[in-house]
Amino acid sequence: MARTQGSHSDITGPRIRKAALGLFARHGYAAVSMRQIAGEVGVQAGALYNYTPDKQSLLFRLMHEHMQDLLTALGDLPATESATEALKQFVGFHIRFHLQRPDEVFIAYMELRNLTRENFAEIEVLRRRYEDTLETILKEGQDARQFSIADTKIATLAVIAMLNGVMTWYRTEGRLTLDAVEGIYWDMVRRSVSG
Amino acid sequence: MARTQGSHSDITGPRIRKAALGLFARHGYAAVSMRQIAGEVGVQAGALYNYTPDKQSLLFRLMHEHMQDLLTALGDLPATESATEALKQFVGFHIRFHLQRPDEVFIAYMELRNLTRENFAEIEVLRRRYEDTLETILKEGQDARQFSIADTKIATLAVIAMLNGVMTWYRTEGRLTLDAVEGIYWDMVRRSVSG
DNA sequence: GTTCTATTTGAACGATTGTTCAGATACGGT
DNA sequence: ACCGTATCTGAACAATCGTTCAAATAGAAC
Repeated sequence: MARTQGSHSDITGPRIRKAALGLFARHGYAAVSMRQIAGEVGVQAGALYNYTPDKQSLLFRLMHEHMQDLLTALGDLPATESATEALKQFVGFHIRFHLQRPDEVFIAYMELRNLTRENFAEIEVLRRRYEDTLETILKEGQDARQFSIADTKIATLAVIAMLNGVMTWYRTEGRLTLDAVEGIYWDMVRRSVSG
Repeated sequence: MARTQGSHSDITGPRIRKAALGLFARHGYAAVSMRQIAGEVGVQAGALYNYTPDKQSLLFRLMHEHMQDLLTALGDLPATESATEALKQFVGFHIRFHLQRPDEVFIAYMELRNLTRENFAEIEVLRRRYEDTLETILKEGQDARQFSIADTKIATLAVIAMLNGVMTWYRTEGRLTLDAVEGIYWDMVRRSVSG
């Protein structure tokens, strides 16, 4: 029978992923060794293989879980009455969600090239799904004449790129509150899609 | 006496940097070995050390030369009469310059963490200088009441982030011409900083 | 054609890589 | 108290890493 108490299995697994997350984010997947991860957990390198078949799967799982969480949280947003409102909600959600998980976000787009082709394709599907949500909002706003957008596909990517920029500089202890940042970005996004 | 003809020195050096550039961009600095670079040049790994003291210097030189080129080209732009015109020029310049050098650009901001502290600090100075040029434009436009910006520092980073997004999707053989892309982005940037 | 030297080779270095696995360990169930 | 097994250790594997260097090579100068 599987142990239900006292087992290290339920503890070591998450700790390994947490350590890998931090190390991958800080030094990059290729620059981090399994021994470094093990060292951070306080375990020998061999023990990691009770929790992951290999290093690649460790990276993939981190990215996959992150994308799943992102899409789930996005789906949990309340319905809105107008595209403008939906866009505002999206901007706020994107900023807050991503600032809460800087390591996951960093990895999710810096380490794409270190995924195998199959794993990459799987992540790409999820990423595309997220982008499509935004593009749908922009299209609906365009149809309802709330927005004035030359190319919704480009606008989608431009907005996301702009919002992602926040992670390169935002620090909790900085001069701006999260609400202020959200307000400033919403202003810029709103104007960039309005006539 | 130094050889002036037939010497491989003047040829091998640039070829090494070109090979390293492509490989670093595609696979990442940490994932590329000196032997891979040498192989692409058609030379043994030991020969690389006639042209670079070590792998780190190879990366640093690529990034440093790129930043120097960027700042030089930026400085060569003609003077403008208004901040709006200056911003338009900046947007066009940024898009064109970066799309011409996808590998350099990719490395310049993906491999920052693989620089030693000293090398990182040196690149950071150049990057900051580039950003300051944009922020100055935004400030002047703000003072002249051409722009309406809540926070010029954030706006600077947001605009650059947005423009950088173009490199993740633009392909020469795609449906949009460079001029069209430039126009679309200029539209979005202009509106995002206007009242 | 000989000399000189810039350039490259090819082997070697110690260190580190991801991964495997037999044996030690420690805990839950009985 | 003993058993069974989930978990971990610690050593080993072959491969590869960045770097060094004596020896080989090849082109320029005379």
